[in-house]
Amino acid sequence: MQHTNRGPAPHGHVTLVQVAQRAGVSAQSVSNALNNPDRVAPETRKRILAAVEELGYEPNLSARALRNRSSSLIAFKMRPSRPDKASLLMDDFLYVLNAAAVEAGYHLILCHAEDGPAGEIKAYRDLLKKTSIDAFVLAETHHNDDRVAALRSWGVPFASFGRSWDGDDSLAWVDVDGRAGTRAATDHVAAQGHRRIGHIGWLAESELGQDRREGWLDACRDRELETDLQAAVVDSLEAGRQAAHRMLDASRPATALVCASDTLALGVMRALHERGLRPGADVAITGYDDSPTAALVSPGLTTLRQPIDEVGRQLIQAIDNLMAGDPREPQHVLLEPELVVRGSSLPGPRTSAVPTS
Amino acid sequence: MQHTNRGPAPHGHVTLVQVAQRAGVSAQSVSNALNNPDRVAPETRKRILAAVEELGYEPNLSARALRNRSSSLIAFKMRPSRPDKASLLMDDFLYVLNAAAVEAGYHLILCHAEDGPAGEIKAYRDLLKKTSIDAFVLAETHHNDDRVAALRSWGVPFASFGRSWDGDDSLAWVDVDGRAGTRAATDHVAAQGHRRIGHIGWLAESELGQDRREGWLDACRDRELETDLQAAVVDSLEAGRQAAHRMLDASRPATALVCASDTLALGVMRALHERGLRPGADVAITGYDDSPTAALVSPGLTTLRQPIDEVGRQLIQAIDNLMAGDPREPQHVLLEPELVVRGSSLPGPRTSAVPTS
DNA sequence: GACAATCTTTTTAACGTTAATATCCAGGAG
DNA sequence: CTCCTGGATATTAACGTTAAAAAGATTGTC
Repeated sequence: MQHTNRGPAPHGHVTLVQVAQRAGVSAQSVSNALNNPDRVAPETRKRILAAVEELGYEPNLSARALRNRSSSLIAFKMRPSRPDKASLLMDDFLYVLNAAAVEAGYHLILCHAEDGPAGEIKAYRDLLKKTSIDAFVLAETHHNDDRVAALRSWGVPFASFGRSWDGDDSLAWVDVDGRAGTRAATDHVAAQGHRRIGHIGWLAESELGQDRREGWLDACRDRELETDLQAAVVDSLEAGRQAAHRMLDASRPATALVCASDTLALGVMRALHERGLRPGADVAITGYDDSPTAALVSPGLTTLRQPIDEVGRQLIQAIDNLMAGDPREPQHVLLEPELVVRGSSLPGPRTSAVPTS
Repeated sequence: MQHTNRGPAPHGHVTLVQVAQRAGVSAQSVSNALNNPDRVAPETRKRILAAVEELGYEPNLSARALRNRSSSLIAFKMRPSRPDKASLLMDDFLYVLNAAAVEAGYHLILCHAEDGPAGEIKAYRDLLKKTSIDAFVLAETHHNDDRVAALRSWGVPFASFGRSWDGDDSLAWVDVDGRAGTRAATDHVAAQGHRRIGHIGWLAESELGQDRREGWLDACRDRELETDLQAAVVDSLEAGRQAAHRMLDASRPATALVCASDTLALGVMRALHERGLRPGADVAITGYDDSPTAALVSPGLTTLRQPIDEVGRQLIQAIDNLMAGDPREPQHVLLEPELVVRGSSLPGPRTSAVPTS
């Protein structure tokens, strides 16, 4: 057997041709052995796979992308983290999304855009022009989302973290059930005996905020509790603080405050502190998102944890299905958040002497 | 003028050939007009650029990557966020790194690896085999870092967020001066009149922790203050809490505690709370990293903010220089953190009645 | 006016892969 | 023995780009 292979590899890269030579077949057969196993004889396939293994061959994605117009890249646009946002959610999300993507044979590529939907769409377009992107992951989709319309018009597969909120069944999405979460939080404080339960949520424009508010309404209605104590404010500590003061100044004041975010809940805690009231013992508080701060404050903040790793996995799964041309309608996955109970919602003794984390 | 161009584009993609037809030149001339402007006549170049503009041509990165073995991709590996880590640093870092990369004509691709240096190196190798990666960005490099050795042995350009700590001048790095930061924090509390200033830092293995500790030592030596109050612990709230108790139980107790992280500082705040002492008024506290929690607690936590956007820009800059084959030695950039003064280090009146954010 | 030197543009070939097509070969039917 | 069928493998061409080489145009020199 003559060794016709001159030099192992030009650039440290093993190519199909080299594997083919090694296995004594054509390059196409190697390609088939890997991508269409049933097109090569079992015996040959075995020989080819051995050669692949031996030489450590990995298909070149650039060549494949050029030939197939499919790059195994999934694009995602990060948004700048606002300084007041306490949530680590994005960081975690990106990590698990990437992990799931790699698991499924993709890679995550970040895209960057000027702020605003127009800038984002332009960034997507530019990226698509420059290189083939297999799919996009959107976050925080809203009613009548221009990005959805754009991607759809281009025929690019995509899945969204967040519902479209317009009942569009043709959109693949994964979301966390904010309504169920807030309901669970409300149920929890009601179970502690609270009857005057207020809700501090976001402005009416926010579909997400509206959804969370519904959960509180559900729970209150179930128990025939009054729902007069509600506030719709921006998501800031100061707004939470002020709203809390209002609800505690009411003629029949709140004894529990269910909030749409940890940031708001921390504002409530500050308001209690200013009044010499104890979170938990005097007024129950719940937040939303399980930000790192929630575990660090004293007493710990009861909050809802989003199953962010499952969100990531499901999004990639949904994209994978779309790419496979699965004829079934796109996936819709609604996940339940988990109630994390800490001292802020429990009557018990002053918890601050015990570390909550 | 006959319109020989049949159909605008097969896949919505405009190619060199189409631009060439439009401008009445060869494909190579278009390529040259874009990449080697001085190789085409000014007049021709103008015509070509007009055609490029008109058709909205963007070079196909896959084809370019295949041909040039250079993908304009920069890879970065995220690490999973540990639950107790309060810092948003990575999130912000990734954002600005990507922004800077896009600005410079690159794209960021994430890579995923099993935990541990071996897994990370394997992930880098796999990625390099599969697709051409122009460069890598490392984070948290340490003494004798295997990843540095590996990337160097493969001849791949890379830059590191963090020094190598072994005086290796051939490594391109960007870092934040922890020593200067801690020194500034110590100077700050000394300026408030404190003389018994303790330091709660990380275990001796941590080069980063050691560096920060040095800053405290520097400032104390300058003022001939004692340096007996020091702790080297793991980075957790509980460890900070216990260390604080020890330093407050000392025969001559600390009146100020400079910490190597916000997490530790929050532990200190809890310890003070347990003793009925007020942060700022009774004992000054400083943290490190300006985590979101620092602004949310009451009183606000004095801390050091890393100029993370500058870090991102400089890293891309350094990589760009490496890629350009700049013969000068690799860049080393040491940036100063910014002291963010909040209530926890100021004697003033009880600040909790005033929102600190 | 011939020849070189220089500038400009085109042609050729290749990067590594894979769909489409062509070729080969064995076994079965007529 | 020929023809067909179908499975296995090989060949061709193309994805879009660019380096290298070739060809063409222009200018200057003696």
